[in-house]
Amino acid sequence: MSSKNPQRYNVTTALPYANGPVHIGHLAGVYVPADIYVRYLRAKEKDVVFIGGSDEHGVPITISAKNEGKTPQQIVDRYHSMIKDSFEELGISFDIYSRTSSQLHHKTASDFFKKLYENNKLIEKTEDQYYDQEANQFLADRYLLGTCPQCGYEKAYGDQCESCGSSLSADELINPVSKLSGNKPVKKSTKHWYLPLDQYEGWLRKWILEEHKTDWKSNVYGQCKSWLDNGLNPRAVTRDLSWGVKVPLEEAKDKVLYVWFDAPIGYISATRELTNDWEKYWKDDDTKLVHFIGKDNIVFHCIIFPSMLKADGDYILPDNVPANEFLNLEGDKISTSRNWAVWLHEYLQDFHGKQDVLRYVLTANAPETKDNDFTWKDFQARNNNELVAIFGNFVNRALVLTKKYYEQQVPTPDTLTESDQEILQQISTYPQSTGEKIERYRLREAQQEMMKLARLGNKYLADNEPWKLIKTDEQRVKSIIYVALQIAAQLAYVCEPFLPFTARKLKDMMNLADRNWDALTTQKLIDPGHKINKATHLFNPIEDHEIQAQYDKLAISKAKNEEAEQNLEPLKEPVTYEDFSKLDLRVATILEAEKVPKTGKLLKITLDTGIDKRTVVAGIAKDHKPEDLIGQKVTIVANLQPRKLKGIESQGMILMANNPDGTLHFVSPEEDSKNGAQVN
RNA sequence: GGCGAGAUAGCUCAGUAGGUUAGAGCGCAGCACUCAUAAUGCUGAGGUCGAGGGUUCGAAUCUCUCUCUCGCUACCA
Repeated sequence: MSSKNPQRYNVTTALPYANGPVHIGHLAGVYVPADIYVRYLRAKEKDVVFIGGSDEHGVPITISAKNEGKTPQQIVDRYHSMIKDSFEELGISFDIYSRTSSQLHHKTASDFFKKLYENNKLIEKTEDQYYDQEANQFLADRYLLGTCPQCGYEKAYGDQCESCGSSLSADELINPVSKLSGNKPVKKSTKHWYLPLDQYEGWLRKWILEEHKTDWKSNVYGQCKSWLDNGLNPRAVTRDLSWGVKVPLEEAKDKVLYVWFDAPIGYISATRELTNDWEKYWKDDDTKLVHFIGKDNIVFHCIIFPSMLKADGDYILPDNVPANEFLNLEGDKISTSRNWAVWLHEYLQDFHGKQDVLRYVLTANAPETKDNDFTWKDFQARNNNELVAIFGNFVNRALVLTKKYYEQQVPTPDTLTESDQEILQQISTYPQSTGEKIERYRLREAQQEMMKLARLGNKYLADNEPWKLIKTDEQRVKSIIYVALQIAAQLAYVCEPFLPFTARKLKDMMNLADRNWDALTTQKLIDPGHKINKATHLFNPIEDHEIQAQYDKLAISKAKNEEAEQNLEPLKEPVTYEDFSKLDLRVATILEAEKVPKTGKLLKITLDTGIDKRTVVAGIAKDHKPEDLIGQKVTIVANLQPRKLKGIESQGMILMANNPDGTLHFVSPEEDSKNGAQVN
């Protein structure tokens, strides 16, 4: 139901999680594209609100707080202001950048819940759940260990026994123990509310799979289809936690809304904070709602949030969700924990005044259809070869010539030649051709279109050679400079969504007033006699040493990561010698190895232990090929209770060193150690 | 293993109602020019369109199988 010409727009951006700063991956996928889109709409004088904010709830923030000995509020305060400031400095032109810890958000989210509750849109389930009195919290199934009632295995999880494969409920476990504290948990009854997503399946299928088959991106559509085909289940909207939006029910004082439920409501709260007229942006059919997000958020914005809005009944649904893929950095996945990222706040310090360069590079290389790679070398090349050499250079040429020949005044053209008129005609089409691409969310192409205009300018000057004609035909030169200045003026307007700082500078240099995008189709953007200001360079070359400094920075991260690998996992509790001596560790040699069918990582391995030949199943196929393993000496736990995996009985466990990068390596005895030798 | 997305020039990417010599930008080579931050313009080289079958008069484009990358998920750790 894409209305071609809506009255107004509501553009939201994924709320960054306030547990760390923002990096180029976030920018390329979400904020820069959204900002381009919004600036374009504003240039067309459309009624638009551009919404952002920090997502400040959820368990990871409470963990960070605990680790640093601070309150969750202190953590989110720090990152919220950091994120907000750096967005502003980059020119991400939010109408409001709010936060989910605000009072208004708490009220909005809890009202939202309440309405669903009162209209019986939620399912209630009361269950006795295990509660850890020391850790002071309810225990999810996976945080419970106990004895399996089926096979007697002592370390079955609350939801499943990994030994015999039978699925369990936490209640069936014999002698359950909390994985958090090791204590015996107590039973406590707790009630939770669920959004019955399964009830929305038919409606979602029609809405997405039929009505948005052609206008949504294929990655978005495919993800949704996958989820819908797998079937949807009711999803709990409340949790037994303290950090978050309190559930507005007398009987649920100690519960909060699950973060996935409260976060998207943050869009609504932020709009509400922005304007008393907020409802027309959320409840009027003539509003076009667009969510800019990364691909990790597709299911929330295409399935869950729309179901929430539908459940409420008063809200409009997103017209499009142009989710982007991911951006890599120098060939490796961006990672906050490994500090493998270009942080926005650091970029702004290192490359002061070069906001537009980053915006340009991230747009040129935006992961619109597949994951892309950001490299500093590419960053430098695009700045030097495109922004400086093509864009900046053309503008400089046109303005310098104007200064040289006409004392900074736009000359009155002589009779315009046919080719002049053709050029003027051409430049008048750029706003529309660029705009069409923006409206289809093809921002990479749109930006290229803008650059074509600069190329056109360079070519026009080269073809007409005013520096030669000035000696022989002064009248003709007036026309040429006049036309060149029209191109430069158009460039100033058309580049605004992509390069707002540059647009400002260029407009100031040329003394241009702001203009409606749709009025740019005129062939005269700047009048004869119009005085322009002194030209300064719009862009400057980036030197090799500046790029090298960034590579050095990354190298430090890499080195630190390797160092950190030494002490990643904290030491476990001390054990007695008796505890240790219960283990029977032995040397063994791999005789045979083959993949277990229908699994990703499992290998069935036959071992010579000196005492016997036995079979173990090991989850190491990701790092080791079966054929390479024959003859490999290994250390095994020989007296581990056998357990069945995929129908094969595994009689022991091969010891593997688990590197922080997730790769597994054999703990291999020296070659001359004998099979069956005890390890102690 | 299941599901989804992707694999096109050295690099980053376009390219579907299947149709003559597969495109752009950057990089590279040569030429021209000097107003401009040695910038610009022109010309050119460079591709078995991931591999292999199939449908078709004809496939980058439709279909099947396979390989690799990314994500979700399962199993595993």
